[in-house]
Amino acid sequence: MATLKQVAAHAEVSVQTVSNALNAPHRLRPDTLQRVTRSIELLNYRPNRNARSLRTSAVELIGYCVPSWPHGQVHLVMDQFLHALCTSAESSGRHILLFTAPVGVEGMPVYEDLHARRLVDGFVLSQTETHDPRHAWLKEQQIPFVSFGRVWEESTQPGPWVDVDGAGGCATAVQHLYETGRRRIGFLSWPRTSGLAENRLSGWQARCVELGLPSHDELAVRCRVDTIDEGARATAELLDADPAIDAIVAISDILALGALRELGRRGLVAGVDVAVTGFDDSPLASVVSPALTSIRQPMDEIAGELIDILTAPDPKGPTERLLQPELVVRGSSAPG
Amino acid sequence: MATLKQVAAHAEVSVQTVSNALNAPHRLRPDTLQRVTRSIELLNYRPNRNARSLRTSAVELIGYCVPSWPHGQVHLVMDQFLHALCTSAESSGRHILLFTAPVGVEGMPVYEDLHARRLVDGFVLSQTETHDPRHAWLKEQQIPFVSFGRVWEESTQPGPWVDVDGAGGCATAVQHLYETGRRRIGFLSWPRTSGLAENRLSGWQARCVELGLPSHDELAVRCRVDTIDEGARATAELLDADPAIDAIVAISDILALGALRELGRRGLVAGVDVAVTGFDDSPLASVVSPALTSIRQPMDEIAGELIDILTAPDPKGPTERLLQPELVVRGSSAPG
DNA sequence: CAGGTGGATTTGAACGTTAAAACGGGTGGC
DNA sequence: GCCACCCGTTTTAACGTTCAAATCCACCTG
Repeated sequence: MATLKQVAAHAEVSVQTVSNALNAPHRLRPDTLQRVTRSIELLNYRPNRNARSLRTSAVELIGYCVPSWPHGQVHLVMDQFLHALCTSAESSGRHILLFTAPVGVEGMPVYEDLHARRLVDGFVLSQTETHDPRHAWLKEQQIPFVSFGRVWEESTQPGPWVDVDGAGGCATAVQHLYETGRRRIGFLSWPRTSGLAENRLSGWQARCVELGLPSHDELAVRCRVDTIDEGARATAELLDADPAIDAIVAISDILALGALRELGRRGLVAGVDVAVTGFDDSPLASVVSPALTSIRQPMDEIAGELIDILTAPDPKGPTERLLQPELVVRGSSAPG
Repeated sequence: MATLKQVAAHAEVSVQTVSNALNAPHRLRPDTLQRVTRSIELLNYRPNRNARSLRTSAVELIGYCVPSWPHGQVHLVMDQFLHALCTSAESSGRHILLFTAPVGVEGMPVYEDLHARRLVDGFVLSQTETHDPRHAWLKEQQIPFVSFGRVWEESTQPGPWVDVDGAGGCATAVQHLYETGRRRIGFLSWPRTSGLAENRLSGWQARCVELGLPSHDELAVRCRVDTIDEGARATAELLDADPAIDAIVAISDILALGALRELGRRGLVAGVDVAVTGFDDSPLASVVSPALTSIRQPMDEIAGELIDILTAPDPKGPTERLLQPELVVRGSSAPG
């Protein structure tokens, strides 16, 4: 494996000149640059990342904790997110390093260790929980990070974040349902302890109020876990309490799938009798029948912003970005 | 951030002694070891991985190419796999580095580059395709790797691999269905070009033959893609051709989900009228209703073997391991 | 007591790179 | 003709670690 020294010998220049050819080519005279470049190609030279990192003390690696899920829960868009994150990182010459850690503050020693041993420059957090303790901890330790998702604290959130406007997304869904003739729209949510869920619910409620549609408490059912069964159960509860419901906005694709199942069980046609929308536009949304209308999070954009913020030389620009999701309309809300 | 030198000064020993305290503690006199250890803890010293890697030329990082999926297809167990892989890697002091690359031989320069720049020691391949060209290429370049999944070539497979006995798994499913009274078992497969699919199908066929059950061509339907819709369509085809079918072995959970849907549409009760089994025991399997009997791949074991083989000092042990999957019986094949 | 033995520790060098300073030759100003 | 300056290049010195060889020292042996 060729080293700088060998390239330098071959091109008959000093080692530093070869280094400059790669890192600051404008400093070389054009003919020297060309000679060095030729030698580099001839010897198939690749800079040794470890040596470089040792010298510059920057590893160009970003840590990401691979989430472990409670039994029975799926993260249907994790592969999309990871792919987008990788791609973004690569476009700035960086890579993603995976690791596992206990959830919450228990896992922080792992983060600290990875940073202290210089395995990573910083972290991308996701699966941000309400009152997630990681953010404050990392900020305290001055370890660079950026979060996908807000902490939902009353006070200011520690550290930079990127998030999707869940409230706006749900409002858009309500608007779409209204425009296609729906007038009694239920909402399938998660427990009240989830800031994410409360935010999305608030979007549903606000738009219902704006449009003069009912949005009382009985129209919003909370599911204990994010499973198809719970979605079906909650849908049953919703329909039992109010048979006039003609649309359901679900906070996740999984719950929406449960809604579809329950509708089918009752002999109701999804998209005709009752419209249904999900959230995340997971791959499943487009392969069930009727295909599921869903709110798509712009993964590429999210990943791009995350990497941008994390790798910005100094946090001069805005470090809080709220992105707009996109409603993908399919058969479950617009038959024909 | 403390360095070896600072610890050495604090403990009043040489730098090398501190290094030995960490890498070869048996070489130190107990009292010295204790003194050094105390200093290490006091200064909260963590070895700099880059310096270590530079010296030893081993980065303890394993590359994994994050797969990008054709539209509409999900990898429901990817997060399980990644989590298991991370955990295994970590238990040997290593980590997983993610990257993206074009599929097939087009992506090989990316692999080579990562290795040449010493970002990774080697690779774990997955999503192995029939006649996957990556294996031979990496072997040729003498880049360490191990594959999850076989290449399904006629000749010997280049390089070490770990795989799950899909044929055995399907045979077990057939056996289970037979023992619960089923006598006419269909099979939902993928295109004939998939070695993986042919292998699983062969297991179904072989066991059917052994048990004296029918296994003619009409009982095995090939789906073009791995979607719920295709699974439903194929199930319809199966039932139309042979209404006496009382069980369906599907090559994936997604296809099995399609089968469940089609059965429901026809007013048949899954698990009673027709038993259904899937493959992968994805999180969805346990949250649909009836819950899906499925063939579970032992992810932790797979990941363990992969890392074992890849990090073995020299390939003296066996480098081809076929693991047995486990049938997880649920309501879709055993009501009550 | 000289000479050997072996365990514990130190010394010196190297891994491959880059930052910073030094160098040398030309240019232009005064 | 002297100095200041700039440009392209080289020299020097690190970054933090580990390997290999050297040294030290206490103990044993004949």
